[in-house]
Amino acid sequence: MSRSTPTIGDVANEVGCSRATVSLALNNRPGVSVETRKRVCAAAESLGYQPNLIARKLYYQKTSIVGVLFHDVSGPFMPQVLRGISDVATQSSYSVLLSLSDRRLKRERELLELLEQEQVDGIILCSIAKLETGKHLRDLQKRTPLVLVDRYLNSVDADHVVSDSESAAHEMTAHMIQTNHRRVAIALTDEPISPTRERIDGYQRALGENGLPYDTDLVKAVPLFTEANLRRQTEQVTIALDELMALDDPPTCLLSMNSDVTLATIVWARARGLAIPEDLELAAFDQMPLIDALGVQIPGMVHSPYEMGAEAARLLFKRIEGDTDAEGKIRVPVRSALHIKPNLR
Amino acid sequence: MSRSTPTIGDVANEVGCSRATVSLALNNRPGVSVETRKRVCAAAESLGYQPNLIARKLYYQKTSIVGVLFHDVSGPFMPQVLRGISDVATQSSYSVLLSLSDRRLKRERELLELLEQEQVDGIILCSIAKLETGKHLRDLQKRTPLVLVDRYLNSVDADHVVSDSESAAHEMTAHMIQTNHRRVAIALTDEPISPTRERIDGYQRALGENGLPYDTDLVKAVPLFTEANLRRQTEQVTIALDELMALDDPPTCLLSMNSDVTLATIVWARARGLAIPEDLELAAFDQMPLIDALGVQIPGMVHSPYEMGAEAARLLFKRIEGDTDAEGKIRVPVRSALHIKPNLR
DNA sequence: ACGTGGAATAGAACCGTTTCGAAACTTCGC
DNA sequence: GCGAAGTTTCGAAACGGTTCTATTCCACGT
Repeated sequence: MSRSTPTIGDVANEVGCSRATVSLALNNRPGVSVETRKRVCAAAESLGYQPNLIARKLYYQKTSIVGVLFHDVSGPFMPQVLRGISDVATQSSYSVLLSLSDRRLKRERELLELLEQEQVDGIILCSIAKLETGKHLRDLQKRTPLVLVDRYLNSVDADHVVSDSESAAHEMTAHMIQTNHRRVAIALTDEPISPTRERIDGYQRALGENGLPYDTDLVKAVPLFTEANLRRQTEQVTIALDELMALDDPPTCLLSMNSDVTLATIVWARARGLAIPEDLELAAFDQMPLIDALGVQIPGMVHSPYEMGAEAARLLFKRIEGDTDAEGKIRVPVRSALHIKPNLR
Repeated sequence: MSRSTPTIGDVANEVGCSRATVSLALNNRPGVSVETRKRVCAAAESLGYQPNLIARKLYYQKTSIVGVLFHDVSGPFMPQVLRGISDVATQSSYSVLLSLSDRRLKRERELLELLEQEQVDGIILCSIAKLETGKHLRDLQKRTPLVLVDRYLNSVDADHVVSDSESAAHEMTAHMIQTNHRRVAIALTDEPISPTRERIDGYQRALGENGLPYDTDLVKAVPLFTEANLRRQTEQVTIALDELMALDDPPTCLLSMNSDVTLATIVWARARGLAIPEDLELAAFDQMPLIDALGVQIPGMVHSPYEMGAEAARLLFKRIEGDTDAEGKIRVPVRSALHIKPNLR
């Protein structure tokens, strides 16, 4: 007839003492005789007592849970971010409540509200904040410690951990110019998110430093790839690339936004009979580790998603502990892998 | 000096009624006059009241949280499983508490205990249970609804959702034999996990049906790839493949365990100057979607990880709701993509 | 006019834990 | 042998919600 799970009261009955004493004993607090402490521990053991964390959370007004919101965790990047977060959380005795918004704004809002109601101690938003009006985020920030990963908003002064996209774009562009390219095209998301803005900045800076003009014909907006619309999005990349090559003075070099666009470009080049890098040099803002193993490589920059996740978690925990001095705008450096020779066959 | 977050008591004070009435009103329970209900809602709104789910959980002895434990969420497979779980959980108003064990048994145990203490309503274990002695899992199962994904244990009669690996192996082997292969090699994990056992079973069945002998020289154990030891593991695959080809009667065909081994095999074949499929036909137990886009394809079987995650969650929620009749051993069919021609350049 | 029934509200208990203040018991010195 | 000081234990309150039961109040029928 034993109840589902024994409570601290059951242990107290067993030992013949009060619940207060049991609590003190099990938490190694002073003020309990060694004799009693032993009896309590023995009883707890024999009953298979497990503390109910929910009750504890209620009393302490602290859940030791972080809410983590992703659009999705596919691809080479996001799983690493998640691992970074998870590892640091585990080290710091936090649990991770994970939500996937699937890029749907409505769900995103609902999930954020739910996380708040779950009384999470803080929230990490990965690649979110696209359509969040800023106000929404600002309100949330007042109530809960918040760290953005991968993107930030100009309109909200929020903590964030991002790749140093400006430097990355600058380095790639400068490298291309140094290897005698004069017409460097760049493919960017059509969304006005922070990495996109930074990449344009870095690109422009490198052009300016080398006395080259900023030609908007060479800046192409391409869509973000979603599982549902792969075909249409590949199509749009194809169109953009065809337009680039149809220019009077076509580019000799393309900086690709992400691995989806890189793949689409390789496929497109094959279909058009163009050789990479002979006809068009290609470099990527993020390298594709999985492809590496195949021996297929593209020069580009490599990010540190694991570190970004870990840094985000570390920052969040500092904020939760009340540290208001910690630097809240973290830029994780991006490593160059521009020396790599593309190897497509 | 408003307190951090308003409670139901604050709302009650504002309206001038009891906390009981506020609770009834906000939860749309009968027994509250329309007049009062309106006043309560208005007060809750103006105070920015958000219910504290922790308190509710404590009373109901139900958290509406599922614990989900992965080794890791990288690669093409696990993220989809997670999405399936997450989507169904969201639909059913459950939250997901995610833990990553990083393939460390000690951490796995700790995390499981933590999940229990967090009072999760049920647990989904993905690819776990390798070294779990069975007893451990059997105990856990008594206390909490539990669903395994991707693997099961013969020694524990636990609910699980797995790919139909036996059929997959049978279909692949039979297909190879039908296309005139007589020496079909198979690379499998060295761990005695259920998909491995099933694959051997399916492989043997197909051989038997076609009157071919089961030659253990053709069955090669290769290690699971972990991020830390890629080089050594690739090396071991290389050795195993060299051994295969050094046989008096070498195989003309290899069934590859997973995408890591498939990649390693491709790299190995290149290094040895062997053409695929001319010198060695290659087929994979799981296709690599990411590589697809590159135009690099290998015939094989395609799994439904999203469906597996979704099924696991659906099953778990049924169990949580007390449904003991539901079928607990779910085999998700595997689709053939054996007609695909390998395209490696 | 008075009991009756129904609706609206209030009060108290409960969920499992921690902590505060008080009470009980021990030990010691004088 | 008794007060002081220290140790050990206990009861009660708190955390924020829900629900059960009791109470109040009003309208209605007889």
